[in-house]
Amino acid sequence: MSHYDKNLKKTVEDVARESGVSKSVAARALGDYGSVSDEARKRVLDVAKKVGYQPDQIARSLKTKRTHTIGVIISDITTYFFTSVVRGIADVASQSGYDLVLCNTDEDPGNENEYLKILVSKSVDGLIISLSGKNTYLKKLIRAGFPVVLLDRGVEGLETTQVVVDNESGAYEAVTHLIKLGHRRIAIIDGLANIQTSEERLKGYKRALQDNHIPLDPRLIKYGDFKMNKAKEVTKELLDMKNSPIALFVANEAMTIGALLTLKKENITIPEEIAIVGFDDPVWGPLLTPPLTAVRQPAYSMGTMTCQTLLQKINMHGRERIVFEELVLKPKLIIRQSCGEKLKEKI
Amino acid sequence: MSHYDKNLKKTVEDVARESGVSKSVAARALGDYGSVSDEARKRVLDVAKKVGYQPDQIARSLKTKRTHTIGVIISDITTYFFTSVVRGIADVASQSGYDLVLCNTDEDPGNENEYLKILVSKSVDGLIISLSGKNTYLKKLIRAGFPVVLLDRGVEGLETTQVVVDNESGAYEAVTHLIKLGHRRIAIIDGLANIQTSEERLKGYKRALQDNHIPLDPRLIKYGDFKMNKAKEVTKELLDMKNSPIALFVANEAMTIGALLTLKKENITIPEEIAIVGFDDPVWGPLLTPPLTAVRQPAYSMGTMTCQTLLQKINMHGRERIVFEELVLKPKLIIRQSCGEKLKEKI
DNA sequence: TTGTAAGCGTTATCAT
DNA sequence: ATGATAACGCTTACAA
Repeated sequence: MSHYDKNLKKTVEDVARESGVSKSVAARALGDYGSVSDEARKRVLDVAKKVGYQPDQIARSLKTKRTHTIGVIISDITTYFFTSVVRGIADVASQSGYDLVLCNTDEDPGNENEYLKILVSKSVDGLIISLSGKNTYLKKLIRAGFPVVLLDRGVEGLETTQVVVDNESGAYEAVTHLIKLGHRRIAIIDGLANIQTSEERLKGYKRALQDNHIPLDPRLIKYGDFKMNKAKEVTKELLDMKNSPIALFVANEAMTIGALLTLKKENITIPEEIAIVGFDDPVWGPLLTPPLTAVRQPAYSMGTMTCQTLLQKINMHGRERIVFEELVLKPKLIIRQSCGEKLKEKI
Repeated sequence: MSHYDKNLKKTVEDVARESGVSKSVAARALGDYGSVSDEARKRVLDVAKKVGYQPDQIARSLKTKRTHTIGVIISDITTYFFTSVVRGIADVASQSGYDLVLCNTDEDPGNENEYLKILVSKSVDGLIISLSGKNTYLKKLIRAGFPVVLLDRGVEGLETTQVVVDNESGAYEAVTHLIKLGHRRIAIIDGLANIQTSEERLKGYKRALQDNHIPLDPRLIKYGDFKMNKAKEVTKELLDMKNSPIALFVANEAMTIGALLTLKKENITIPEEIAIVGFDDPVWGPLLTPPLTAVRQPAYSMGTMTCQTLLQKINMHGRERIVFEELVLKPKLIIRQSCGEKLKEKI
């Protein structure tokens, strides 16, 4: 259990002793508050620098109830969208002297709940969370005035700020784009069922069909799990249908890769045989032949915004923090050529 | 400064009082050690569950000197390689009850040093770090027996465990592959100068040329910064040379995207006009036309391995921790068609 | 088995 | 301006 060589770890008391003042004078000098003679201050600060004094944040936190750490709970840092978001969060956090502890739930509400408790018991100052399920503990926390901001996925009835993207309109735009180009048998490969973003994207898909008087074919609605492999399978199923679709709307980056991979494997040409539009606009999109048309989410900005909002909340007092506010960012359709666009429409 | 509603936060003392025993009995019951009568234990545990007692980890850490948190310092979570590595780290950490605090340095030794100090002052139990520069503070820490594992980039003279990939042989293999296919004017777009991985990859490049009696042309050696944009520029420079190269070896994923993007923009066909092989084998590699030949690093395993090693170190005692050990993983060349491979070589 | 009390390294109050 | 002292919530040695 022995930690590392304690000779390196100096306490205020050490510094005080070496500079010949009392602990409290040293503490005040180091903390830059209260009154200390210039004389004493100088001595203390000099000694502190000499011995490389670093205040013990654990002890400090026990006293101040602030850790300058924020908890981030997401499904998977590995997904394109979240890595950008997290980078955004990290950047503004860091600027304000906060650190991040990162947790991956893999969409498991059990993990989610456990991490939530751990982070609270570790006294993070606030929480950013992308929820996979209902969570009564979280609700309690929020009610009690704990600073939390919901990321990417809002939840009805949770009285807290949430930063989300307008998934429905993103999906609507994508599918409408397909329809305008003449496609009718359009399938959706959606994310995990019952996840808010999935349901909203599906809603957008349905509304686009409806507005264009295209009857809904339930067989063209497939749920994936946001991961590549499942999307491969699902795409194969779609291809094997008697009336296979002629256009695909895929609900995130990983699944788009999966879909493209099986299209390639089956030697389906894009966009002639099947058109495709993805949610998430990855950097490699323009490299494909044809370049990928996709709905771009402002992931990095969502991260910075979420963190700024959280930081504000942290600096408010208890009750004020219980406000419901929904920040909705607009996604943007980036038109390239994977849907059979005429060249003049190329961007 | 007021935190959230304290009614939710129960202490051992609260639990003790409510169950009619002393603080220490309650503590022992909750901590499951020492001796407590079954009678008392039951009462305490029941009360604890009823009021939702969660031990305050900060207070506990102050006493035990353990935080069950490990610090991870990398250049940028956004780079393909590191997101996989971090996921690996996170998974084994989580399994052992550890959390991660994540720091992005953007290759700035200043940031690196600052994060190092912050993490130590926050009493992380151990450190995983991918170094961008020399760091005397880190050296001191290691000497003092602080648990650290160097990730991806080793450093001469640091007496600690490091988990790295054999960059030289990876590069050697990639360039040799190019040569075998008949290429002679081969350029390298390397990472940031003076970063160990960059230098090793360059070494592999040079050795491959040498072994094949191809004279080294210094103008074909370009340093990038591991980022896409710089790689775009550099690629353009290469194309604008009088004797422009006919093959490219690019030292990481982001730069490969950059290179491919300018090749596309300039309407250069691959592999006929320019062949390309990348370091890092991203999921989208197979989707390109032609599919990308690339050196695959076992990123996720590097993460798990690194974290396992660190955890072991953490559980050793002071002095034992000061051992130098180098775990070198082999990268693997994944041959597809971006170098002009004959089809039977396709994999 | 139980309880008392000290201690972790800060911050902060209150006499001096 | 200074220094003794309590407090944060936990662990744990020791006494009862």
